[in-house]
Amino acid sequence: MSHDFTLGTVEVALTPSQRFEEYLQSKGKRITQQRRILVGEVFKRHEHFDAEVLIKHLDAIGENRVSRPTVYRTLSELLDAGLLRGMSLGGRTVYEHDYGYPQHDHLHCIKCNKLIEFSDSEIAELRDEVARQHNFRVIGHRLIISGICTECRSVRRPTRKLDLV
Amino acid sequence: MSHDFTLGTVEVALTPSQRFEEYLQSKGKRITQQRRILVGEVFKRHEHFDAEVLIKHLDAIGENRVSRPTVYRTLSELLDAGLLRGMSLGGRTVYEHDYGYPQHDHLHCIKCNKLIEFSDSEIAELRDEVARQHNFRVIGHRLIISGICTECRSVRRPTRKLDLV
DNA sequence: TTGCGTGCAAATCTTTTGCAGAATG
DNA sequence: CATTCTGCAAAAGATTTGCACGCAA
Repeated sequence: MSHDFTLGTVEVALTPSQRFEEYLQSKGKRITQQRRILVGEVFKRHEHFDAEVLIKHLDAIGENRVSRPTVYRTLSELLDAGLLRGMSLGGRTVYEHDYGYPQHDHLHCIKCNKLIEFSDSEIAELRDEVARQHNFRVIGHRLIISGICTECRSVRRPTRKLDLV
Repeated sequence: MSHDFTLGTVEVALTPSQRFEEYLQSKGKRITQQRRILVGEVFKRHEHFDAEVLIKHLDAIGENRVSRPTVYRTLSELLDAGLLRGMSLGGRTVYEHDYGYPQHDHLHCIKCNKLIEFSDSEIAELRDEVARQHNFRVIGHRLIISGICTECRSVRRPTRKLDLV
């Protein structure tokens, strides 16, 4: 099971964990055991996930030192720290790596729920042009193309949970 | 205070209400008093709204014949009928007119939460091209450019005066 | 009359919060 | 040692569902 990553990476000086510790210190926050565990797990694999998936994963690997509230609290911090990006999808927040990963957008299969990444420089240009016309200061953008992926068009096995884009 | 709509409309043969009734009949569903009230209210003004806003509106106009569950159930039907489009934004679903309204995307101000519509034909072209490359069957897309709108940039937010020293 | 639809209450699901004790700097 | 953090339980916000009765066809 896997996404097809052809996007490469961006050169970064620090590992996500180091970057997070730097962020925490700059905010006068503490480097706790659970924060260390969470950054570590979150950056072990490049996948899209939500809080529930992460919590189940921790449970699966027998990690019981991090509670549900702490997972949520830490995900917020990872967002603030610029390590993760989040998108509201089907009623919950889906996260993905931001730090050390190039800007990209997604194709979302409404059958199997898979998120396929792609990168296209024209989008940012177009975005900036539109923003300029509206005198709008851009912070970022999110483009989700919804439809049906190759596999789901040939095979026959729908599942769904995420729906709204 | 209102949005600036320069997008025009699309010619349609039926009113939203008529289109909804047609949909209901095609599905063997019934045309009830509450469904009639809801399509009517929803299409009276072209605005972005969520379930809560709609419910409050019904309450404001003294309409007490539609319950909360029915509002949610009917919004789903309006989505299925192609009359509304929904987008997951900040934990809740925001709706907008789809029927009789041209395709467009949004600028989302993270300060005042306003959604500004814009239309750019290049986006659909770009979308189709990307989809082609991934052998993906497009159903639609959603592009949200987030940032800060003109008003929120110019208006000095009234903070505590003593801090302005 | 025959169900589909509705309202009500309660349940779900996701995320947040108050608080007392635990851990970090 | 002073705080920040965490876990627990409960709260909150959004949306959904079971069920008995009402209403459209």
